[in-house]
Amino acid sequence: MAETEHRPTNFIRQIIDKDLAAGQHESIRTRFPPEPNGFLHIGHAKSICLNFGIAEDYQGSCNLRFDDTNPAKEDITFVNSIKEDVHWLGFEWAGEARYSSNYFDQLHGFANELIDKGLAYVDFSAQETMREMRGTLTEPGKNSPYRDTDVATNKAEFAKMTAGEYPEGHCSLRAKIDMTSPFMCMRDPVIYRVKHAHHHQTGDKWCVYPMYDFTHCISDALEGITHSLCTLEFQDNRRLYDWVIENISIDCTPRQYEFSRLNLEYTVLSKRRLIQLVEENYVSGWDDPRMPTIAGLRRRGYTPGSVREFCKRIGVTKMDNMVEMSMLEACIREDLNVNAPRAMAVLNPIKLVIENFPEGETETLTAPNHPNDVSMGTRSVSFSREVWIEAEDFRESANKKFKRLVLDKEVRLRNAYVVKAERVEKDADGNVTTVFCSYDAGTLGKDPADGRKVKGVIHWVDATTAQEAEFRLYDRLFNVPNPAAQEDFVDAINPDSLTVCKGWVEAGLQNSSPACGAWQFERTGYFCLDPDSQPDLPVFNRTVGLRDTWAKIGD
RNA sequence: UGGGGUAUAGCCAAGUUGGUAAGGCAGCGGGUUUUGAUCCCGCCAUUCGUAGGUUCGAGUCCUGCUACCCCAGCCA
Repeated sequence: MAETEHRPTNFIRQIIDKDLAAGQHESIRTRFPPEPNGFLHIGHAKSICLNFGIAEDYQGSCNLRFDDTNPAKEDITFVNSIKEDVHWLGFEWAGEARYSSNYFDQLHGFANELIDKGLAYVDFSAQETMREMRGTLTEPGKNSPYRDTDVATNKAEFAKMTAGEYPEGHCSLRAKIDMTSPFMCMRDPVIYRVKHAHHHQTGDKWCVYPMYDFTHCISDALEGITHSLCTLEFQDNRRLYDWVIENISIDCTPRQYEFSRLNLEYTVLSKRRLIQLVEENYVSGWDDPRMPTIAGLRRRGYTPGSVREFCKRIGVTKMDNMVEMSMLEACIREDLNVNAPRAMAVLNPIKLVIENFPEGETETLTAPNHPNDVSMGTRSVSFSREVWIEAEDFRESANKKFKRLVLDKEVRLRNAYVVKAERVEKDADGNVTTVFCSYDAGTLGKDPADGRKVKGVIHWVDATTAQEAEFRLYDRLFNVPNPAAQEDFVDAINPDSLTVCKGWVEAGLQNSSPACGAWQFERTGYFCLDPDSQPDLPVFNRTVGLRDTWAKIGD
């Protein structure tokens, strides 16, 4: 799609501009560092666009690094999905994908260096005790009795930890910093813990694993990252990040900068909650079209360009934010409006019988694939005595605001003739099932010869050739703007977030596969084919509806 | 007075040697239209959390308040 032209400007790019002007770097290197413990979501897309976008614009590079220091929560299926999603968004990482676990040997060496310098010690305190001695937000912590263990003993104990001689939770390696620091993360943080777990990359080689704060800064330094971008909740951690870099022998000083994470109305973007939605079957999976995951958006019909454009429009700042869903929807509509070929589909059909059209005959009409773009060509659409129309496009009586088919009134069938409703047939419940009408044969491609004005236009599908189809219509997953603020967010799940209906589409539609992956079903919205489709029953997901001022007016 | 952050329209967000409030989304008018779509035109902050101060002049500088977010995992 045509993304907005100018480079984004934000405080991080301004910092980079200054650093470059000051000659601090030869080139810029960033990294996108997901933990492979879930699928990527739109919030990650913001980070991806930021990191890879900066690398592109500054002719630098961006690494993909899996922050895999907690084997208990991680899995190879997540690393695969993450690679796929980053590629889908249109980005290419520098070289091979990296893993924090690539650096376990070096990390272990740096841990020993800290021990040698008297800056780390093995603590055998119970976790409970450790927590109590850490103090509180307003009270300083107390030193552990193990804090002054001599270097030789610490070396030996860390070696025993590493050798698997201690069970999980029995001890940990702590950095010796300051138990009275106002930064909780500086009160002798644990940097290595015992974990007898199989790791998806390193197998059973290790039974001690480094903690995030110790790993991330070193990994950045080892990769020569110049600007390490993360979200706001790591602002305090920056002090520890810098402390580690300053206290080990490494000749690279990456700098961490924090930006605010994305919050989107009517959905949740925390890994914990998304995992719960999947595991407790509130949705069909990580790629459920209602999910804010990249996989979900993809299946829903969002294009990579529309997601990138969204990330550009929301910007990058340090302000807490809650972005309206309309911002995202505007991006996909803007893309699909110019790129999606038009077609006709009837989602809630009733029959329209054109009584003065010869029985058994079929006429082939020509319809443009895009009203504003002749280069998209035309297609043939069959027309016969019986067609399907939308139930909501007919009323027995209505005021002038209703610009559709009304008994004794005329309306234009899109790309076809003007018809006039004559009478109806109803079922036992009184619902109209068939409308009988007459058509004006002289109105194909032109207005009525006598100058009559016909305001309304409705879409239709020829009943003799129509392809039956299933339509999945999505609504917001939650009933409240900020479900995360709820006592229990699942209570706010919208029970009507998915509506399935069966109707008709133009014959052969599912074989036309447009480049953008989507069609606009005129007057109803943008749709894409779902993988659940069968040859005899295509399934269409409604990505987003058209802007609908009529719906706002109501009636 | 634990510490770290952030406050510009309904939402996102420009604004950086102080010079008289960009843009987008949403909304509201009007025009075009065989999609109540698109497209086009117009409107939408005398005011920047708040109270003072400095200044010819303050969203930008100073001081005091207030609100909200983050931190007490051997998670990231």
